[in-house]
Amino acid sequence: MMRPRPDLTAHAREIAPLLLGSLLTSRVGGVPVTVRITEVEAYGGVGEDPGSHAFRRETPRNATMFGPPGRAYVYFTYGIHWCLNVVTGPTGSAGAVLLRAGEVVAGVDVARERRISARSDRDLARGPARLTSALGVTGERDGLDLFAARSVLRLMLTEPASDANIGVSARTGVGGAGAGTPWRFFLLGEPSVSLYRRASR
DNA sequence: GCTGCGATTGACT
DNA sequence: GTCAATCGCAGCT
Repeated sequence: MMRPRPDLTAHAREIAPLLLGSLLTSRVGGVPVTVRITEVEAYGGVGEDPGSHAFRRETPRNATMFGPPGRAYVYFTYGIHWCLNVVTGPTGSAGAVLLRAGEVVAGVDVARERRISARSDRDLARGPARLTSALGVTGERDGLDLFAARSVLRLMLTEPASDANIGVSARTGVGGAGAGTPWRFFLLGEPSVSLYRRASR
């Protein structure tokens, strides 16, 4: 079955809500694990969004954000965790959508093995670093094309959720000048949506 | 070269 | 609710 490559050239804040409900499948390790995305955050480009890694300029770390849309931008944080973004906007605009949480809909057994500390299945991918952990995604996958036929990480867009089912809030964990932007989107009533935490520090 | 801190999580009170 | 873990990056000297 042919699946067209979606147009992700709009601004990250336009793309972000469209990714809600989409299916992300990882074949890392051989056994597929699929997560249905329930929470995302948009990040802007150079000089636009103080909360974005791309705010200052292109660096070796954020280089993938400056590449073409549809790729995976994976970064390491807090000395332990990996987080996964979908690059959006025209090439060079450096927009991205952080995948913050999802519901594991296939490969639950494998996800449980990777997330031994999870108290329940809804915690398997509830949180950006938990999501990458459940999928077995690390920095090795940075720059991967999420829509290439043979990618070990593939994103499949579904019918967009209706506005009535989408919640909006300020971004989690983003302080300072970028704190006010309502660029966090989530599916209402989903238990896998991470608890909102106010930006601190 | 040195320092501060982060798009977080999990353990603990 | 609070807090430590842990290390690469970015910014500055």
